[in-house]
Amino acid sequence: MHADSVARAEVGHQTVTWDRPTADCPVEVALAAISGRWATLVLRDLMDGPRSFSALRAGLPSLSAKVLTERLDSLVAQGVVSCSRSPGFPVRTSYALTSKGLLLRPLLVELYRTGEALLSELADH
Amino acid sequence: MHADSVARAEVGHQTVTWDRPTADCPVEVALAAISGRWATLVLRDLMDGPRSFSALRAGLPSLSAKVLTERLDSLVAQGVVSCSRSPGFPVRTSYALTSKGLLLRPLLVELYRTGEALLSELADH
DNA sequence: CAGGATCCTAAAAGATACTG
DNA sequence: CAGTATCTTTTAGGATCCTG
Repeated sequence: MHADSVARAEVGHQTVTWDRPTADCPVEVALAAISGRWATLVLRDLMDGPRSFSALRAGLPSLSAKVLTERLDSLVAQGVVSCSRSPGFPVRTSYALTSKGLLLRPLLVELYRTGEALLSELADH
Repeated sequence: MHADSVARAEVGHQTVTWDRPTADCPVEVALAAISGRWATLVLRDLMDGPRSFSALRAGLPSLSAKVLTERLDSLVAQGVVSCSRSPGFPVRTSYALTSKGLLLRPLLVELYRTGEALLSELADH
């Protein structure tokens, strides 16, 4: 559906007739992974390798435990991040990108690239 | 700053020490343009060429005038969309992408591409 | 250590009615 | 036509305290 969207954007055709974001639209799917405050930062940290809950918190001091949990739960639910907990006590967790999660890297790079371009482009004309 | 972020993600280095999304971070800048419900859909429509307020509404039936106005105001404020109003009555508007706005096209394409990849990737492993 | 449980505030979205 | 104004609902985010 949004397939046609982009095709439309690229080619100029117009064949679709849908009117709202749906969960099955690729654009919405990708957006879901990077949306929410701190999401891109958490992902960036995980791009470097597995991280524990505390390590992630340490890297993002102003992020509360609750929000980090929400973000991670969401990423895990989307299958882009996996979580393993060590047995024993105290518990240790290790969050890591899954193969799906690695697919997000080019998007993050493009996000950065586009942001830079926007910043260097003089306002309008 | 997020420059180092992506560098970090790409190279594995770690040199930055910031903890929250800031307005001057390229990633946040790019994200601002595509965030908000309907934002990508409005942008997609504009990728085909200038559109009037009503034309945009017609394309996105379940989007209220209020939200469309908010979205457009935001895009105009960010300098990615421009608005011109015809003199006389009844007023006619024409929203169009600026040169900055066109910079978003590759991002939208990448967003779509990544979403597709996520959808076709089997969950985890 | 790694969260869960609550409560609260704020921002975003939606519905409806109205105006220049 | 192209919005504005208002109000209500929904959702996200944050603060604090508590637990396996």
